[in-house]
Amino acid sequence: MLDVAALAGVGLATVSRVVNGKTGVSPATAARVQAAIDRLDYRHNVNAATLRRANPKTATIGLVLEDVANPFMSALHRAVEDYARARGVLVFAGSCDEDADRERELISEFRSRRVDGIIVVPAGPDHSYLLAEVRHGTALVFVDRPPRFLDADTVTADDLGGARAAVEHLGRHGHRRIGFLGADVSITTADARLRGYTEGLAALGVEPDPAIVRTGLASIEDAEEAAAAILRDHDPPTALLSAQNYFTVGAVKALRAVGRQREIAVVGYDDFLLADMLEPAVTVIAHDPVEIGRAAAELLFRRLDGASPPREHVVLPTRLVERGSGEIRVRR
Amino acid sequence: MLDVAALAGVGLATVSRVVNGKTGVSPATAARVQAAIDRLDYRHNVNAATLRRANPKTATIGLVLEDVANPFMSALHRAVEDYARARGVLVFAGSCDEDADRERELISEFRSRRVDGIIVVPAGPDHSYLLAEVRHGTALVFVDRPPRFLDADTVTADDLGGARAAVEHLGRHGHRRIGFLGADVSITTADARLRGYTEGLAALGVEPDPAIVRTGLASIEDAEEAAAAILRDHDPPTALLSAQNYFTVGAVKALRAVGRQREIAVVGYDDFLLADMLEPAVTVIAHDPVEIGRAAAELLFRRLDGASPPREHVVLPTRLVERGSGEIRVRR
DNA sequence: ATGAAAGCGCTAACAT
DNA sequence: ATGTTAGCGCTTTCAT
Repeated sequence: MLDVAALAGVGLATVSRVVNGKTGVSPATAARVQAAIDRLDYRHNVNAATLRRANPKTATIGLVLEDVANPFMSALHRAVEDYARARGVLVFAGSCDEDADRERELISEFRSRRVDGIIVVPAGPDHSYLLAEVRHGTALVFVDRPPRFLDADTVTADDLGGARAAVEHLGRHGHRRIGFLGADVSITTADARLRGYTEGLAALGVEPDPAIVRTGLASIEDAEEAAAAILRDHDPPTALLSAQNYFTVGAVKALRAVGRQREIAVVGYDDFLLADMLEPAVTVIAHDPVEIGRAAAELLFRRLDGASPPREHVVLPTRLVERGSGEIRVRR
Repeated sequence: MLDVAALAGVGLATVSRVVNGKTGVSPATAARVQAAIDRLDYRHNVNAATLRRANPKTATIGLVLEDVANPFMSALHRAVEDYARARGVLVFAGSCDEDADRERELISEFRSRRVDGIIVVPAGPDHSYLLAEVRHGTALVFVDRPPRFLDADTVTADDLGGARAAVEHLGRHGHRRIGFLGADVSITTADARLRGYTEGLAALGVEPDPAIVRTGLASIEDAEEAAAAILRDHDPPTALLSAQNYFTVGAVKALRAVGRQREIAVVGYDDFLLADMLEPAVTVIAHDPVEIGRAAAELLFRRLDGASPPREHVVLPTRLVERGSGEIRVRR
């Protein structure tokens, strides 16, 4: 910047004014400065600027996802990016793979880079460690799952209601023996979906049977194995509820492997690309990652813009998308 | 940091030494400093540190993708993240949607944040604007597609060879009239795949027919429409080569819509989740996004670590995955 | 409208 | 082993 000032034959402050688009510079000098900037290929150093600015924003936010490559998460990522981009804000993205340590690590790195705000799909069992950060002024929004031991803005889906609706839907098609495939119940959404499943069964007057309930799954392969095991039960289920996009893929694979995909009903949590192209097409409980991401970004930027409304807990509805696999009737 | 120093009763430099894990601090003082850090919830400001450091690295890289939500791109993203994470480096990610302006804009923002390096899936037609940046010391790697008017490290796949192999494969199953669905040919990979298609046809002694070649596609919907149109040709193709993951989905949809998915062969470029679960399962030219991302990160970090080897142009092989749709024989 | 100078949080000499 | 001080690239008073 000093070089630019020298070349343009002006003071440092004037260059700063031009770079920041401030008023109080004559068009003539502004043009001279701009010419020097172009000629020297000068690039403003936002990090240095932030250091001294009255409003010390870095125009940067951090995004902690379960996995940037998971289609649900990456769709959410894109929604956040679009919202941020419209404000000239850049986003750091990171995956924590349901690992609480990695979550803390990522957020710690974000803090070191002085991000203005953080959107996080939480993995950890305790978020009280973020209290100081919130007090320090970093905006924080939890998505998909609420934080624990911390009050913060959240955007979640009605997991319990969605899972219950799925079970009720299966019940209407005659099913009473319904298997469940879920993630570790330490994950809030996994727990809520399991509870929704249980509630749904209760509404049908059915006791859950641990023999056909599998939790703690983490991959397509896990789910495929679990589904296969459940199907080998001496009293196998007539329907499956899978509580996450990848698990549904695993469940369908397992059913195909034994050629029973047209006999055993499946409802999956999360919609996914090509769900409508499988045979039978897969009925899902859909919640829109784009909508969730947009809502989260909206909350985040509201606080970044200085508003301090009371904590908000947005709960987005889920939607049952009937495609076939969930409408398979029980065999008599 | 000043507060920490005061609370610990030491000098500023000592705190800096502790924070940066440098030697020359007695265990006792180090412990006192650490205690003060914890108590004050002090967080090191990397941006400020970078400003004065001899080696002015921000431990940050930028990643420009076509779309963070595209499965191919997000898998690549994850591979880069994993590599970076092992080095304690954070990654900015951004989507440019094949828009050259957006590419420049993103890279410009990255520069302002003083990223150490940039990995880019290029969209623009001219990358000479990055020359100054490279000379300035920013490491730069192009992925999936080479830059134009700039010499830089690249990691690409053998697009031409892959497309040609696909056509030859279809040829071996009796096909001579093969339709093509591709993106805008201003995109290097799209052009290479089209040329591979043409070369493959030439090897079969066939002239390409513009009536069944569609380029300039950008979405599943585009591809579905284009495929449907091609199928309505007075002399419709007996096989389709789709040159990108989303286009293959569109092609399959179009074939299903007219119930001809078991008559007309399809080979898709890019593998995708569930390709093996469709009926028929989809034969693809696969190139591994994880491998591409890893290779790109490797090149990038080699330069970040100070090595200045000659520019490298890694070309990864593609692999034909036979699943059924590409092995449908021509009807007699 | 413009410039000089102080200072943001930190690191890197140079002291001691 | 530890403290002092200059200065990184910038913004912000405060002058003029």
